[in-house]
Amino acid sequence: MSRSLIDGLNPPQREAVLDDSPALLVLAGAGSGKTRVITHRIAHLIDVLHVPPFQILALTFTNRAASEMIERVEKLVLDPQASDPSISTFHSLCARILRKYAPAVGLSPSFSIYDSDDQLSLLMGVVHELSSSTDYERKTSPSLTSSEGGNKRAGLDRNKVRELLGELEACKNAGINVQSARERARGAQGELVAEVYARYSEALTQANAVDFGDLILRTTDLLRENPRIQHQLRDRWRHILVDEFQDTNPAQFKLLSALVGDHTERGRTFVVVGDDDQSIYSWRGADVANMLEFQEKFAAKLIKLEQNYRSDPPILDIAAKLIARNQYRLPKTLWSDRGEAAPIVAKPCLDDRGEARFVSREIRRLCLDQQLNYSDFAVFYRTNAQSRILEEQLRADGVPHCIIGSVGFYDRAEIKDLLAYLRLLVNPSDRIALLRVLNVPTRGIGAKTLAELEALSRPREGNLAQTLQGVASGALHLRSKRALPGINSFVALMAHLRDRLDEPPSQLLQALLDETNFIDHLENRQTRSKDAVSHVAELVGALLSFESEPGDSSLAAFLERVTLDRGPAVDDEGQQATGVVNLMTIHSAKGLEFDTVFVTGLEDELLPYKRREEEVDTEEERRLCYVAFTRAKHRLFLSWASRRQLHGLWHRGEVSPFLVGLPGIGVSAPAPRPDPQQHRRPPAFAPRATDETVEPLPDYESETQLRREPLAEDSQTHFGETHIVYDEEEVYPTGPRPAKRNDKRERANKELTPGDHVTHSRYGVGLVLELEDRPEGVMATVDFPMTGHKSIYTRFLRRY
DNA sequence: GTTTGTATTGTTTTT
DNA sequence: CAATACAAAC
Repeated sequence: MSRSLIDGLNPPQREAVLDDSPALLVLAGAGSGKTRVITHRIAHLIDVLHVPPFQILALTFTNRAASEMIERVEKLVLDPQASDPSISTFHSLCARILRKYAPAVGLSPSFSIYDSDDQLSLLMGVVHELSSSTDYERKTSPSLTSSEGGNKRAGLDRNKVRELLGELEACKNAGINVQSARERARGAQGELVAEVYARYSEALTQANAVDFGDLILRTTDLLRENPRIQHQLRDRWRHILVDEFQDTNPAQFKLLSALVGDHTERGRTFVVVGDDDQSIYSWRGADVANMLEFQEKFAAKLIKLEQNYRSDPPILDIAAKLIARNQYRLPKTLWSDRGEAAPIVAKPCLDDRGEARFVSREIRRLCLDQQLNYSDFAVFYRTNAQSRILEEQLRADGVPHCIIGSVGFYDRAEIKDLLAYLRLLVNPSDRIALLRVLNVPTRGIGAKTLAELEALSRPREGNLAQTLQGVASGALHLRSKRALPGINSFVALMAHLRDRLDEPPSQLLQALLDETNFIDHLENRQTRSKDAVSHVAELVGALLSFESEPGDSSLAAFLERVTLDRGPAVDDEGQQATGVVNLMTIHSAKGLEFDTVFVTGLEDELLPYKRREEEVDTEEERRLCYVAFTRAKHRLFLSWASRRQLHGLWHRGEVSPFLVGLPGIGVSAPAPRPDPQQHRRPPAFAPRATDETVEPLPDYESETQLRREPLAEDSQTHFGETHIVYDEEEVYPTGPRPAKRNDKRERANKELTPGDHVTHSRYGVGLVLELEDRPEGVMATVDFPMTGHKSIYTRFLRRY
């Protein structure tokens, strides 16, 4: 039994699985079987050492990594009876602990978790209050309100508050709670930050809410301040494993320390696995020093995994050459004994659209030639904004794909409104949620009324909900009666819905929609997109599918999932489809691997990302690039564009310095250029990303010298000749700018008929079989070659 | 108090 | 090109 578990492992891997020292640091290079070691170790603990699974705790950073680990452990463990070990992210674990022991930290178990938007709203309120209270006015005013620009109202500058929030976050990442912030506050600014921090935390508690940082921080405090609870938890988790340890920040390190205690007791183990070369979260306070500190603090044994099993030699080679340029590394050498391999492709493109077309084309070509599945491909980019054009192209070409971690759905206003309602139902103290929905749909409760309500709540510890109730019951009075009906109906609505809290969440949402006439409200507002109604339908669908999942299907659980795991957003048809190309940022690619990888946007100032006059952390950016390269097993495509539209503006792009001089791709340093020019829009006569952009398909190997730029293919589009056109309007009188919006709408509304070919973002190209009118839209039955028959609203389809 | 139109302004990366 | 913020009209 134990034989089969360790048979396929190399000696250091085996050692890492079997080792029983109290503390172990596994320094694991990319693709060296890191996850394998963790999962096998868990299985070994359970199957061979007969450790009860509930005594095992494995921590990861992303939900994606957690669920993958769960899956792999389930496959490995022999005993089907074995209950599940705890495998989760730091944040979910803390949420779980805090819910259980909420009263000990002054919360109720139904606390809300605030995302960064909620944080900002809350902090705005806090700062506002702080600066209007006389004793702080002098101190806060100069630093918190914008002094320049008399056109701004003399209020708070959003950016200043955002900056401040950043400082609070930094504290939280460093594991500094309010108390220690106060103690270490230096200077006027420091004291101000500490003061704001304190008030912000109070406001959070009053709203019965925590933010992401609090999840870690307050759990740590809980353990420190309650020895009984600490012992309880220490007794429970006797074997702790941490993945991607290089990305822990001091707060998380402190939490782990509190959870582990001193390691004198026999039969306990603490294993962390990490790779300093893949540390890409320093902006979130992650510190590679943690790895060294771990070794020191827990007198940990060190095992190195240096054999790479993932990537073909050229890929490993180029990655190694790249990362070797970093100065700050722990010594290690990755090697591989793999044989044959495809060459790496380096592709300069004219513009971002051309790049997208290149990616899409190559994927389609490889699918045919190499018999690859769509899910063998991944496309990476540095910033989320880059995904759009890739998405468009893939969609247009009928390549089924999926954007991982795309923001989208839960960020839409109408969805946020509804979620705020649901949150408020679960947690009546949730001030931010209350403020968000109080006047949605409009109930005649405007700024004036709100101000008065706030004033009324001051003597009641600022509890707005209570004040509302008071006004509704007649105990409190407003100067004007105008808002009264609105307040009454709101209070009644909430009371009624709370009575139904034990019903399935989807029914509750439905009731909410009915009683607020929410759909009418959406339809009456022209400013909202026409899709708003369908988004609401999607939310209902998401709740329904959540209810059908095993496990806790309470509303509270749903809300927690939505904030803590924005990952696989609800898609049009509910289920996560397989067999699709994955698009994602490099950050979210960490820990994953793919047969074929496209790393796009390899441009100076985009991959070593530079913004404004801020300094670039070149080493971290290079690690990011390293992570991207090392995800690839067999094929690696590197591409960059000479011209890219970033936010309505065109930017020149030069190849990333990271690529210069790497073996096998022949990228030499580009000639120095005059100052980069920005243009309002592309030269009018430049073929805007027509097929000529990448056509004819070049043989890539010969296309590698940058000097012979792709721009030369079409001298008209050469920047040197066109940048004189600064203002298109003057040269080309304002013609009727084709109403793009109408175009789009028209296309969307264009009637489909059975027999038409359509594309769907997830399922690719399919044949329309029949159409049916439904209240929410036209439902089509489509035959997809990969997936089979599907019923899909036509708004999710595009004519092919 | 609410809606509508326009001006400005900005964009790393994630739990 | 957004999304959002603010000013002016309803």
